[in-house]
Amino acid sequence: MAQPALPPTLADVAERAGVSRQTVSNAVNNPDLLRADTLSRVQEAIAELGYTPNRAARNLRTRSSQLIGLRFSPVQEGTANATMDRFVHSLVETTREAGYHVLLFAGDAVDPISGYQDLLRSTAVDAFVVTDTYLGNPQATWLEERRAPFVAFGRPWEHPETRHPWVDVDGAAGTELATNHLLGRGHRRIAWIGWRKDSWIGEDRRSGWLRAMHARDLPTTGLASRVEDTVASGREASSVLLDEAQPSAFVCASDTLAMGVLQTLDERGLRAGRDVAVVGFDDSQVAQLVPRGLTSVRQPLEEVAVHIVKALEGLLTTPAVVGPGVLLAPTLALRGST
Amino acid sequence: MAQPALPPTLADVAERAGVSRQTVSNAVNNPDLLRADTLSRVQEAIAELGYTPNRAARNLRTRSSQLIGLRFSPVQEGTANATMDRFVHSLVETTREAGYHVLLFAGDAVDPISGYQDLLRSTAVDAFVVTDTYLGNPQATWLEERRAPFVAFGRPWEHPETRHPWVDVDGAAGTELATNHLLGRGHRRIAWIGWRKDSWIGEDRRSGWLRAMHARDLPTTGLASRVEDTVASGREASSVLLDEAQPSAFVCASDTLAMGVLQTLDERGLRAGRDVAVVGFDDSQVAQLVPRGLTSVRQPLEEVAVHIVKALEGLLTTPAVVGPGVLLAPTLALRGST
DNA sequence: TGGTGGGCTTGGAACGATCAAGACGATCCC
DNA sequence: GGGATCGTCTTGATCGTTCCAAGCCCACCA
Repeated sequence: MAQPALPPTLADVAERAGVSRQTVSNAVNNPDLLRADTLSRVQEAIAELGYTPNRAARNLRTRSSQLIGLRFSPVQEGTANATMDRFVHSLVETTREAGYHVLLFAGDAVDPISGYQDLLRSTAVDAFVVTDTYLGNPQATWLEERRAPFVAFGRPWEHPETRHPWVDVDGAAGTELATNHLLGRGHRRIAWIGWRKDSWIGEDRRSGWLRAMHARDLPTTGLASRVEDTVASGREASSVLLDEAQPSAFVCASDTLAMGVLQTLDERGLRAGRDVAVVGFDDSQVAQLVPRGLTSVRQPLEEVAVHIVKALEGLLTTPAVVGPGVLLAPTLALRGST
Repeated sequence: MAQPALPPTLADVAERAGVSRQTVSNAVNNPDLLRADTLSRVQEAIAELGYTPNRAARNLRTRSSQLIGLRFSPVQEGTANATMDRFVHSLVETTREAGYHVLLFAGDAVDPISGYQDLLRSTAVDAFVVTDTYLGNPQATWLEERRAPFVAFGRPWEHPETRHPWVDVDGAAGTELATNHLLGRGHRRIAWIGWRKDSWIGEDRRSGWLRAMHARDLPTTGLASRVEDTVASGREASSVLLDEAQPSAFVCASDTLAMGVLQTLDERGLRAGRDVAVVGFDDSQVAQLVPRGLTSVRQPLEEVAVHIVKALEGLLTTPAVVGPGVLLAPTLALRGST
């Protein structure tokens, strides 16, 4: 049985075009260096043979792989957290335009470093995108110590003095936007359901609600609840708040929590939007598809990807260029729940 | 400024352990060939230096990259189609156990082949996983002609004679399961909302509903609707069916369509589960989180990934081993809508 | 003692690309 | 006219690994 023919190499093209290997290499990487007629002759040979540079050989020689590593953590069933997935789609698209591909690797839950370490030492990727920078996770620090090139999606909350590039979305601005939207609709008693206090992101989002309320001198005591990020928690918290503080609207730290609120309303025969307003966070598919829709803060993930790739390109030039952190403003997707 | 030190090479380890390069290589790849004391001495040196084989060099020599290519198509906003994402998570996890990584690449919408072609010719990936095998897409045929190793998630509907490995989920069995579930709950007039006739997957899923209904000699005429896969279409179709055929339950080809049904019920003041039963397909986050929940057919994507990786491993041994296609049975996730 | 065989180790070549340096002719300028 | 300069192309070396064939060493046996 015929083996699939080996792909053509630089030398094959060179022979066909009657030039040297290096000239073919230049035709591919530095066309400007060649005389026009030589270039076209080489390009013709390339086309005829269907030549594409062998990645492994190029990687070996240039010590770069054109790959960006991204740790892909397992989905959490029962939540609306699809930020990761939407982000990955944007990232793949953006890296393509920059000539990179995305390498996914699974994180060992116990030792999240190991995946990074292997890829780094085997020079399998040029850089990483680190997404889960919340709550003192060690990746960023670890990578920084090893001078590994990486860009974080998320601020260095705990170590603001660090010098690695990052891109993040202004959560506080998002919840402030949401709260102001509700204020504009006449709501005054607006409750907050967020995450436990040890979450930097949660506290950031909470601060936006606080800021908007305080700007109007509206009371907030008794109107806030901090729970885990599950639908059940959102349901319970909203139930308690409705009984004890009679809010007319809820701003939530996530769509998951907001779905819990919708569940409470459903149980009590209240209509979201008409009787009580609800705003979620992340603009998940759930927010988009639930009957009458859930108004939600939407992160500009496409934009995040663009800035991350820009930062990556800076990192990978020599000498490396490290810009300041980038903070992007989210938008509000309006739907039937407000 | 100190440059990051170059990672240690085989030669460094060899020198340190007082053996030759080849012996170190064997220690890594064929430990059985070494005498116990030599092996442990080499392993010690590897540990001390923190050596990891350079992937590019290994790839160049062995003509393999330990990478699996997967085309990652953009999300469709406004639908509940998250199958792809759940599948990717499973695939990353499973490939890791087999020593592979997943390379994501963006498809050119106009020319879906181009992405495959570049990666294939540059020997950047060892094999592909092809996911969108519906409706006569050319990838599978194209790859097969070029003898590119790949495994398809999805049956070769149009060319059942093809010999490439595939893994799929039995959609008909899923809708049959859903319909029988409804029959067991006493429903007799069960409607179908599916996709247009040119979708093989859609017709397959429809056939499961038909089969279950015919097995009980129940009528199906007037109870089926074929529309586009959008919430609005599901809403309209269910509205028309309710008026004209008075079904007590709906089986849908997707969660997206099912959400349309829920919307119709919401508008008419009907309660899903109590007044009219609804079953979706894909067990998306939306199905899990919508108030009272949406019963939905769940694809065993973890299992799909396992079989795909198994097939890949067969393909990548020499000589290649091609097993028969694998058809997996879905399950039913029961929730408040039935 | 010397030949034989098997287990373990060795150095050289190869994978296919890029880097560094040099060759060659034509051009320019004094 | 001679030397420097430029544009263009070529040659040899190199990246770090694995493959290959040969070499070493020691035990075994005649």
